[in-house]
Amino acid sequence: MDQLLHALADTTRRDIVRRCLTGEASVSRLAAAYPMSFAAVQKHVAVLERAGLVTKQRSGREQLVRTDRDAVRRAREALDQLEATWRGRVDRMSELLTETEGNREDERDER
Amino acid sequence: MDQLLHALADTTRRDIVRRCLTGEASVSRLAAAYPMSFAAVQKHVAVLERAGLVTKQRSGREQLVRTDRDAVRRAREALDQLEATWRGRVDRMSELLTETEGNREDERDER
DNA sequence: CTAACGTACAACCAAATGGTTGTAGATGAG
DNA sequence: CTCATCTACAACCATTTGGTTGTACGTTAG
Repeated sequence: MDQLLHALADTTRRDIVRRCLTGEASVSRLAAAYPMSFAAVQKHVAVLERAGLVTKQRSGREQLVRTDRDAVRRAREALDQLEATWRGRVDRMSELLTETEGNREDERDER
Repeated sequence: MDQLLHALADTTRRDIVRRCLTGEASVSRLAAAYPMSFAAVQKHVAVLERAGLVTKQRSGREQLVRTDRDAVRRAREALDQLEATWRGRVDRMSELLTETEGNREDERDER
């Protein structure tokens, strides 16, 4: 979750995700589109890859970057759930929540 | 947007947001709930505050932290729109998108 | 008033980020 | 084969991050 949100917290990376949704692009083609070095774009792609948002697939000497639509969906669902937690539906889920995300052992201090 | 996502890309901070949705808590009370120093929690709150997710309100000698539910809603909407952009609805919005988020002057290189 | 509490902020530190350049390995074109 | 292209990766650098401790200040309790 941390990784996912961090990956999305960068304009260039969000733009790469958007670009690679409609037709994959090679890393060098991507790099040409941004005012930074090839290596820098390579790193951004690596961050997205680690977060599971894109995949790379070799094709000849090019490496095609493709956004994983399922990952995008999963990302959205995760965010939805986060927001659901935050809005009214905290009710009895607090307990569940405690086990998943906020598993601080000193939860008793809450109120 | 960068700021918002970055603020959310940390377990402790998300937990603070969650905690401060149901009844505000003083910074020191929050600090007591995490295995880190008071100052560290203070910094996390500052990050959330800069991102507009929480507000602080002095009450006596305590500073009460309260999650801004509107901000949370706006955050969600922003994420929804991001996802909407990513999913099918890119159609004719590409142009609009270009002006807002992906305003790279070399957009012509895209295809 | 004095002591304790809650907060703010500066200084410092290690590690991570986001960028650079340079070098080297595959692969395709001619 | 040779050369240009695409990629990978290491080394380096400045800045930010996430944490620490220490100090100072305002406020409330006794």
